[in-house]
Amino acid sequence: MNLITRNTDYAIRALIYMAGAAPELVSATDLVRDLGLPRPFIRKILQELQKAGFLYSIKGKNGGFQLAVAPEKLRLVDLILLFQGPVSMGDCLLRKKICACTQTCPLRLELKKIEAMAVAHLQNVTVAFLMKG
Amino acid sequence: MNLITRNTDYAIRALIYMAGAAPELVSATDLVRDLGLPRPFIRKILQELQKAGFLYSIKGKNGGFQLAVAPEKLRLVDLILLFQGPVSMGDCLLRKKICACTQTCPLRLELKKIEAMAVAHLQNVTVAFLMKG
DNA sequence: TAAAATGATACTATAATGGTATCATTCTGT
DNA sequence: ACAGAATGATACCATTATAGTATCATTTTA
Ligand code: FES
Ligand code: FES
Repeated sequence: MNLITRNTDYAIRALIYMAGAAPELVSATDLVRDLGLPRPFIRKILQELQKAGFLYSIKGKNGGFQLAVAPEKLRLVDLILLFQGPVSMGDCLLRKKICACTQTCPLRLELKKIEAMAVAHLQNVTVAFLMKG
Repeated sequence: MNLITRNTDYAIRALIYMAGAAPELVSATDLVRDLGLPRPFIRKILQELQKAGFLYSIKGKNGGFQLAVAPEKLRLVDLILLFQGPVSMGDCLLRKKICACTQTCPLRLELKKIEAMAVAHLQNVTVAFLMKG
């Protein structure tokens, strides 16, 4: 069980790379060369990041991407949201129709606590933070 | 992204039910009737719980299962371990061969912190605890 | 001895993840 | 003008994990 999936992971690497390269444009080609990521996959990821407003893109020859958000404001939790959906570790699995007891079920309560801790922690993890390490 | 999967979830429900029914034996038939779980699936789960030493089983007509461990010692984290493998949210996804930087990578460090918090919390969640709620 | 239970094991279906592949469009340098 | 290098949009495919089913053998009791 992994907290982040590959697209999220690759997105982070790409964003850190771009933050370091700023204000230069970074192309998919650059990322493939320097980070060794599979080209079509990282292309798709970049397009999703652009659509979501995290990247500014310039088309055509010598084009590429730039961060559209300051590294301090680029939170891991938002990337997870984009690529994996909302962080919710405590959904009831018993029935599709949500259990009447969801609010009181002690198991869900505990799982929700863990979820809350995780999200709180993730709020502090930004691209800027990860660059320091 | 869910912290626990269905087999873990069903296992917990079954164990709570058994704890409540003790010292009576509980059969798969009972669980299907009272908890509405799919029969072949819960059967498999019960067999895994028995193999792992969480249940004591009696074969033959009027047979069934009993807890082999006190409810206070039956921890959710151990069930997760059994059905989902070790809780490890921060494995490096970049390469199969573990990154040289795993120990210093700031991203892994943060994910491992979250993992540690989650595990610590899960240690306190036992079948006995869940019965109170 | 039939019925009801578990033990063991193999198989299947669905969904999520992790990608590829293609074509259209845009921009730049020559 | 135009070739080449880049992104945009979209459809498709492969692998893995999850969530189950199905079957037959064995044990026990009424
Ligand atoms: S059984 Fe649905 S929330 Fe507890
Ligand atoms: S890149 Fe492998 S641990 Fe950070």
